Amino acid sequence: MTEEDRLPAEIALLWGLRETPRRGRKPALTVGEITRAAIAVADAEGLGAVSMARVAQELGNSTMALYRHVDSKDALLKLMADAALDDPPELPAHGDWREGLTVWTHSVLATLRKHPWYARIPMDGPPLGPRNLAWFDRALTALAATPLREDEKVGVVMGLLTFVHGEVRLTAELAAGFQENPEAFGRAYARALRLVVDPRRMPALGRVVDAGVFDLDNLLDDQEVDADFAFGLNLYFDGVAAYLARRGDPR
Amino acid sequence: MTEEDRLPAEIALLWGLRETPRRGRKPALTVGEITRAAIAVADAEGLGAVSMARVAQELGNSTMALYRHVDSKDALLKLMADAALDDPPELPAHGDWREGLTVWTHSVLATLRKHPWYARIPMDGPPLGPRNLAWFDRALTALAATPLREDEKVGVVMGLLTFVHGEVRLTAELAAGFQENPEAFGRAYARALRLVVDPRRMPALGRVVDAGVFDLDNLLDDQEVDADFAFGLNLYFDGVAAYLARRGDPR
DNA sequence: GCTAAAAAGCGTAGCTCATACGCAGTTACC
DNA sequence: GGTAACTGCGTATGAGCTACGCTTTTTAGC
Repeated sequence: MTEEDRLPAEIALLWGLRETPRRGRKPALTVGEITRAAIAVADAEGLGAVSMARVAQELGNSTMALYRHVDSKDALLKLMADAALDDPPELPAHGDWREGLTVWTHSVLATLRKHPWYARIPMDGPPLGPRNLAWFDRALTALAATPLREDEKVGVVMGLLTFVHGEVRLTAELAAGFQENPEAFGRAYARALRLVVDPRRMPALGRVVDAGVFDLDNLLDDQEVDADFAFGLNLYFDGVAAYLARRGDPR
Repeated sequence: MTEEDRLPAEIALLWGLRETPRRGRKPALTVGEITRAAIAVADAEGLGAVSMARVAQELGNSTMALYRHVDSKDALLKLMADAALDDPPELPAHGDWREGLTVWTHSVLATLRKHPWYARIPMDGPPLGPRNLAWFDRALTALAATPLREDEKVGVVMGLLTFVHGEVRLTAELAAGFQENPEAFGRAYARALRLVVDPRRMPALGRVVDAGVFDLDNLLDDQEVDADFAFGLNLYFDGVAAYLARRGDPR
């Protein structure tokens, strides 16, 4: 009858479209609660701490009770990957595409930074969850006034997403590594490089080391990381701008 | 005496610098063999199939024997992440930075495509393995003739790496998803989107769907993926070029 | 050669996980 | 009241990592 017939069960779950049971014991748990609890555990202790047992404990239920609402742990992870997103940001009313995408990108970054485990969830299909699609739509909106073809817009957004996801994954993992072994990120790194890098074999790297690029107390300094990201992001946007200019209509 | 005193045990292992034992039973296994066997398993059956038991079996040894050579599974993964790399490519002799980085990037991509599990290995510190540093050096070499500051070169290379890693991780995961559920990548995706996307709520996405961007038999078509990557990569390079031009010396 | 130290190989066992299965308790409809 | 549908949960299985300690092998030093 409704749309759910045509959609895989998993996606129906994402959209909250499964039919509500009319008989039987009332559920003490909902998919939403389970998902939220799992997200809370992941936020607090990392994705590694998310086990079915742990989530059930958080909810005061038994492990197996969860399986009545969620097919498997993988399915739970997918639900988390949609539920962890907030609503996408409003774009500046009269801004150009660059302004819009800048706002958008920093919102993505901020959201994912709140959930550092996000980028570790395997993405085994194109996006279908409501939040994911809403974000996708918003990015495309930023490019709407642009003379790009529709598939080019998709390409630009996908490239951007790839970049942001890569960035988040990298910094999240490095931050985790930093927590358990801070020395590796300080001057100890520069020292180790000086021991190990033979300037004859790796002259370019040798010059960088000599220039003192790595002689910081903490390579993961927040400002440093943000600045690096902004640098890369601007390169990408400049590239889009150049492409638009080449296309003849640099709006 | 030697350098190994100053380096963490793990890194010494990477560089093959641990002292060879003079007494005792001769090792039937070497770290290299273990690492290679683990890589072979990961290449053939994915990172999920790499367990200490599986690798030991591959080598005709018992599970626990591996622990004499490798501290933990995590340590083994780190060894794999260096050993899986080939030597970096020769750069075109008289090419400019863009040519050099293009060759470099496609080599990275080709290498990582041979080991799709690569991007799933957690990176918990800055690169220190010999191969990783060699690749790093090679990318910096491509930028050597450029007027960029040393830290800017590092920024450009890191941004590029982030992008490539993100790309490889995404396509590897999607390819895995495709294998177990091919329908989700064909026209079924466009169909599901049409059911779920309300054009009033997501107009930009609606236009993309209407334009037929997703009406392909396989969104993961190799040529399509490569073309998308090349598109994003060129955007990034254009950005670097624009930055150089702004700096006044567009070599 | 002999002995003892050093090092490798391995069996056992403990722990955590995901999850299949089946039963018991609960509720809405007939 | 009966029954079908549905939830919650206990048990059990199998896989995985790895601490620990015993056995086996090899070599340095006498």
